[in-house]
This record gives sequence, structure tokens and C-alpha cells, in this order.
Amino acid sequence: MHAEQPVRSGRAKRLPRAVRERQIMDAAVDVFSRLGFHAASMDEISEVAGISKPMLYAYLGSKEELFATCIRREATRMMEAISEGVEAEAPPDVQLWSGLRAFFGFVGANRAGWQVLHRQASSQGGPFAAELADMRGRAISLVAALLVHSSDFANVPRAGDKEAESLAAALVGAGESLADWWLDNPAEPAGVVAARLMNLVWMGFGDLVAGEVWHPPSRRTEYAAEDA
Amino acid sequence: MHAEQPVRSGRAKRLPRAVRERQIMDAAVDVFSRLGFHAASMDEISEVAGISKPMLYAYLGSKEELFATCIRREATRMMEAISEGVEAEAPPDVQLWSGLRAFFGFVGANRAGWQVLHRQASSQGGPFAAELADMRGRAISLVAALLVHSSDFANVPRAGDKEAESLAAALVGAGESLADWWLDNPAEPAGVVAARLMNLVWMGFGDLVAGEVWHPPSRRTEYAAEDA
DNA sequence: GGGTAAGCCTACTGGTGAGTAGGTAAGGCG
DNA sequence: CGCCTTACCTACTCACCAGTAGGCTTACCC
Repeated sequence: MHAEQPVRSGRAKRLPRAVRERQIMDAAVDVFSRLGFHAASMDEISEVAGISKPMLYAYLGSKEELFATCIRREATRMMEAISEGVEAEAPPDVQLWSGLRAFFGFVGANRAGWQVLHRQASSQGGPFAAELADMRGRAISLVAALLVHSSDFANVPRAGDKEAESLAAALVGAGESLADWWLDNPAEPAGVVAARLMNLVWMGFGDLVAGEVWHPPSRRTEYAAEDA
Repeated sequence: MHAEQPVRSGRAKRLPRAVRERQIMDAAVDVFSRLGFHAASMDEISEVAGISKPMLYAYLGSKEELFATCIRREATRMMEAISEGVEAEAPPDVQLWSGLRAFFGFVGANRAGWQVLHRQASSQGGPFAAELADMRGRAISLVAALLVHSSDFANVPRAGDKEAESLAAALVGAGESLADWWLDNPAEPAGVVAARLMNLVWMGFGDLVAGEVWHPPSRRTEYAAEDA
């Protein structure tokens, strides 16, 4: 599961700073995700990273700085993964579907990162939660914009910006929570989990905007552009 | 927000054990919710409770025992609140609606308790998470049974037990997550948050079982029992 | 009133973990 | 080759916190 490089013994090989920093960050995400911020010790992180504690302090600063850096890195990675996954020119439901797939794909390929990001960051107080709230806000805006566009699309005079934002918050929340649940029940593949949420949610949103039932793109004829 | 009794100075007044235990539990939930399990110190809990540390150990055992007891107490309280809130003889959608209202009502009236229950318990590992998973499992079964019944009700040959359980998990997850979100954005009343989730979710489920759109009971004539 | 048990305390120990002081090897460059 | 910068280390300090030893005081009951 968490396959960092083996524990060192003796002096570590000389490596350029950028490489070491990457190793340290990977180790930190791993340890923070397993133990939580407080229970994780700088000693353990340095051990997993294969270096000594002073190196850790020299490169990444205090424990809190290190944690904040982890959060920022994982948040950025995730937002990038989603941005790249979304099919921006597709109809709204397909945009949402591709976004969900990208999201669950990221979480599945990056469980430790997600754990740090969501569970740990939100249960610590202060600036960490703020960092998270920021990313969450961006995600919500994204979904809200999608919803507004989608009701324009269907010519329905519903869904003011406020309403859309609330619904987006609920959807983002549902996604986060389902991802958490998935971490504890990892039997199913990402696509199935994503499809479940899509089904649950879009059929609701579908009623809001058009009263329709949603099917995955591959079963539709009028949108068979990309399939893969 | 967390209005425990003021900090003592000197010797505390003599009180029967049961009362002290209650005070200690309240203090513990308060402190755990604010700081998290690890960052919370027994010193601070005893101070908030208005007694000294050895009393704490004499009555509630170790820090871990205390935490587990908190989780159990809050979990029990919550399940009771929901059980009492659900209108068991009502149609499925109204059952769900009343359950959601009871849930968000409990969270709103008991924020610290919810925080301990959900955020803290799930981010600690081991027996705590297990305790939580147990309660969650009961909640999911409850919702799943409701869904199965609801599709019987609509004479739709859909929603096998497995499918129902997945959907129930997603719904419970969405509820938990929306509750978390609400803690961070406490501007709205419980009813509004509950209604939002009901709307989002039932209109999805409604399609699953009957293709219908949901309205709150007060707008319907055939089920205008309570309003408040 | 006197015994005694329940309620309460101050004041410690031991362990753990954040952060640092001060020093050693290794590669590059004149 | 010798110098110096960068990478790296061992071995500490200091604070904080879980858990405890041992003793004081109040209420109740005979």
C-alpha cells in the first residue's frame, strides 16, 4: 500500500536538493495519512524519507510548514487532475460525469494524498482548514457554473446563482464523503463509484433542469464523439 | 459556543459521582471537538470540567477509554434522536424527510458532539473508527430498508438489496458531508439544509422508484398532519 | 460524636517528540 | 591538489503530557 523506499542504515547517498525535497514530501504525505498530523512524528517522516531529521528541518521547515506544504501540493495535483479530466466542450451532464470520473480516479490513484487532504486537513483547525476551504470553494464554483449553464441550456428559469451554489456544495460534499467511504470499502473500481454518484445526483439535477434520466455517453447515439 | 462552566479556583464542591461524570463527559466532548483526540490534553479536560486530573482518571479511566465513551454516548444520542424523529407510518418520502430533519436538527443542537463523532472518530484509527462504522452501518441499513420498501411501494422491479445498500451508503455519506459543510457555514437553519438534501436526493431516488418530483408535506393536501 | 467511605487535591515520574548545536564527508572548481 | 559549498550526520535540550502516589476533607450513618 504505502511503498516508500526501504529504511536506510548509515549515511544516505548525496542527492540534489530538489530530489530530496520530493522524497521528503512523499514520505510526509504517507506518514500524515496513516497517523494524522499530531500523531505523526518528524522522526518517522525522516526515517521513511531515508534521511535524518535536521535535513528535514533544513529543507521543509517546521512540522506545521511541512504539513501545509503537503496540503497545498495535493490540492494542486487534484485540481489539475480534474481540470484535465473534464471534457469542457461536452454537454453539461457529460462534463459532470467526466469530472466525477477524474475525481474518483485521482482519489483511487492517490489515496494517501486524499486522506491527508480531506480527513487530516479538515480535522486540524486553523490555517490548514482554511487552505482546504479555499480549494473546496474553487471546486464548488466550478460545479455551480456547470449547473447554471446547464439550466440555461434547458431554458428553465430556475436555479439562481445562490441556489446553484448550495446545490453545488451539496454535490461536492457528497463526492468527498463518498470518496471517504470508498477508502474504507475499497472493493469497487473507481468507475463504479463515480457512476453511482452520477446516477444518484444527476437524476435529481436532471429533473431540476429537464425531467430526464441520465445514461452514460457510450449508450447514446447523438453524442458518440469520443468513447475510448 | 462551547459554554462549559467557568474555570474553578481552589477545591471543587462535593458532588455525587453521576453528576460529575456527566460534567466530565460534557467537557471531554467539548475539548475533543475543538482540538481533536491527540491535541486534547487530559489537563485541559479536567480544567474545563472543573475538577482535577486524578478525578478524571478515577471516574472515566484512560484517555482512550474516555474518548471511546464519548463516541458511544454521542452515537447513542444521535440514533435515538433520529428514531424518535422518524414518522414510521408515513409514506417513504416523508419518512426520509422526517429522518433528515431529525438528523440535521440533532447536529445543529449538538455541534460539538457531531464533530467528535464524525470528524475526530473517523480520523483516529483503530477501535474508534470501528465504533463509528458500527453506527454508520445501522444508519445505512435503516435507509436501505426504506429504499427497498419504497420501491416495493411503487411496484418497480428495481433496486435489489445490494443496489439499495450502495445508494443508502451514498445518501448517508452525503448527509454526513453536508452536515460537516454546515458546521463550517452555519448561517442557514437546519430545515433549509435538510430540505436541500431532500430535494437533491429524492428527486433522484424518486426517478428510480417512480419518476416523480418531491414536494414538502406542507404543500400537499393528502398529508397535512403537522407543519410547525 | 466518631468512624469511614466517598469525593477531592497537590505534586510528582517517565516517556516522547519538536527543534538545534555543532561537526563530518563529498563533489566541484580554481 | 586544496578550498569551499552543499549535503548530511550524531547527539543533545527542553517542553509537554499521560498516568500515579499519597494525603486531605466533607458528609453521612450508627
